[in-house]
Amino acid sequence: MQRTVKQVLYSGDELEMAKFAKALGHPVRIKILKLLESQSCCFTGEMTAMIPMAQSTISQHLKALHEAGLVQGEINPPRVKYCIDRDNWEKAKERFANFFAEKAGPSP
Amino acid sequence: MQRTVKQVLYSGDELEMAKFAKALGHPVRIKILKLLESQSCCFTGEMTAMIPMAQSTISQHLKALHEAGLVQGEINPPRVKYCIDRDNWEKAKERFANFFAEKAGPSP
DNA sequence: TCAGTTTATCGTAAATTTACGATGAATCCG
DNA sequence: CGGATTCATCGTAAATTTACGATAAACTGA
Repeated sequence: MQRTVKQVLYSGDELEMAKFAKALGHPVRIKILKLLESQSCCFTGEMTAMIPMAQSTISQHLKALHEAGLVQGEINPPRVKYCIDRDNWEKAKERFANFFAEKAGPSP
Repeated sequence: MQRTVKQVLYSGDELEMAKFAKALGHPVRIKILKLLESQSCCFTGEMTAMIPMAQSTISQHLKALHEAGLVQGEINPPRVKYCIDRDNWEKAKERFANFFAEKAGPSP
């Protein structure tokens, strides 16, 4: 998509913030994370039961959350137990907190 | 894109979180917001000078941030001065803080 | 009034996202 | 060894996003 030579350079912070934010940028994924948060862990099947979407779609969203690092899956045959990835959860929490911690005063 | 009758229902919280997150889901928009945050306000021209992207693209990203409510623009002919929308900024800050404020213990 | 400046919008192309159903892989249980 | 269960992946279609250049709109100042 980049058609010119000029390239925008992003810091690691910016890229990581965007990565986390992008993963949070769909209401279903928010719902999934809230579910995982509220009951610590969850099998995929429980989610598909609670969210009226095709199982493949839920799986796709879980993959997105996993790739962003917000979620980890533990295979527990024949099921898979998903949990919040606490390390990255904390990291994301801090990133967002820092980001929103305004240094500037009110808008002039 | 929805092809079945079943509809997933989202709470206002979930939709708003997703809306804010989606707006933050691109590194350029993070960069723009950091810019606005650091110097309280900014003319569009200053951004296009600092970010090597087409002016139309920057404008497009500003529109996205505006539509998400994170940014407000004040016409100051012939320029437009953009600022963080402090009200929604606070709202987003709280939403994210609450979201990441885990109630559950560590992953089993 | 007319040229200049600044920004938004239009038109467009390529990439990505989002949804679905169908199929495949892994693992249990009988 | 099957059949059943659970989840991921594939293939696909429609929508959305992201980028660009070109153009339009709004206002200034000469």
